[in-house]
Amino acid sequence: MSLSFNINTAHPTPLYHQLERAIRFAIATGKLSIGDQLPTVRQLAVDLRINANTVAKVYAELEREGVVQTRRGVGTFVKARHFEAARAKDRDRELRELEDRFLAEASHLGFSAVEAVDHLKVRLKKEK
Amino acid sequence: MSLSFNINTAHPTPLYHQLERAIRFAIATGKLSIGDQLPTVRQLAVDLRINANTVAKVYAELEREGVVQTRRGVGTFVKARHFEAARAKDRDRELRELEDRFLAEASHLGFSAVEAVDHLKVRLKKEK
DNA sequence: GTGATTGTACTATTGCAATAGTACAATCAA
DNA sequence: TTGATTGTACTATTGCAATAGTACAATCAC
Repeated sequence: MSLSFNINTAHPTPLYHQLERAIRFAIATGKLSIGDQLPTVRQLAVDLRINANTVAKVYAELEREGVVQTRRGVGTFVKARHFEAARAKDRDRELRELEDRFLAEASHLGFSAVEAVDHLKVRLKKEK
Repeated sequence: MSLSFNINTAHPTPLYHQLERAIRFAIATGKLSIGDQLPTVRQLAVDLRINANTVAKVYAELEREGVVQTRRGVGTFVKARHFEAARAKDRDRELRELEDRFLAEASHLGFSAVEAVDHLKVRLKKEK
């Protein structure tokens, strides 16, 4: 696995914000551990097919907030920190956004929120 | 309650997109029912402290997609779903795909399917 | 019919996201 | 020391989001 970071250039949310969230998540969910090196600015830009400046902007912001530590000429690394507190909150916030998107799209198909959730519940029971 | 729609001008996501999702969400969760009138373009702009053109853009887009119906000089209303005509099988298949994606992404965040659905259920109850 | 209300349609402007390109600085291996 | 790698720092450009302002069109109450 090569840390895809799942960003979407078609989505109206700014790329820098999508990427920042994706990286925070990778850390929060343990895909990236303390001390791990992130892809280089240039490499990640190539992988995600976005501009290197956008990646650099994200790394700089995460550095500013103490999430990562960059060593010029060496690379960018996940900084040792107390994520445990922020972890649950971040995951919850992300889950909520997933839920909102799911409900909005289900509504677009003509399903109410209750209908969609019930449908999901039934599926889980059947497939258990 | 006056349909606050919870948008955030500080958030990098475009306002038009936040508002569109908020309205879809209000419909999906039953805060807005079929036939209900939405705030007028100008009124909502005042309430949310955003530009009327931004609101108009969202209403126009929702109109284009059949979510609301606007009657010039009268107002904008939640439209009776035109999806009902769509074949139940297609809708069901689409819903399943949405569900699969939702569960996959939730699991990616470290939530089990049951946890995600339970979380959703609780949210719907609280926000009703 | 009149006037108020509501949605629609423009123009113009500002600011930021994203891109492209280039150059420079720090680190490390050989 | 040299060269490759990595992050940093610029300039310039394009496109869209958002705003401000104005004018017009359709509907309804009176």
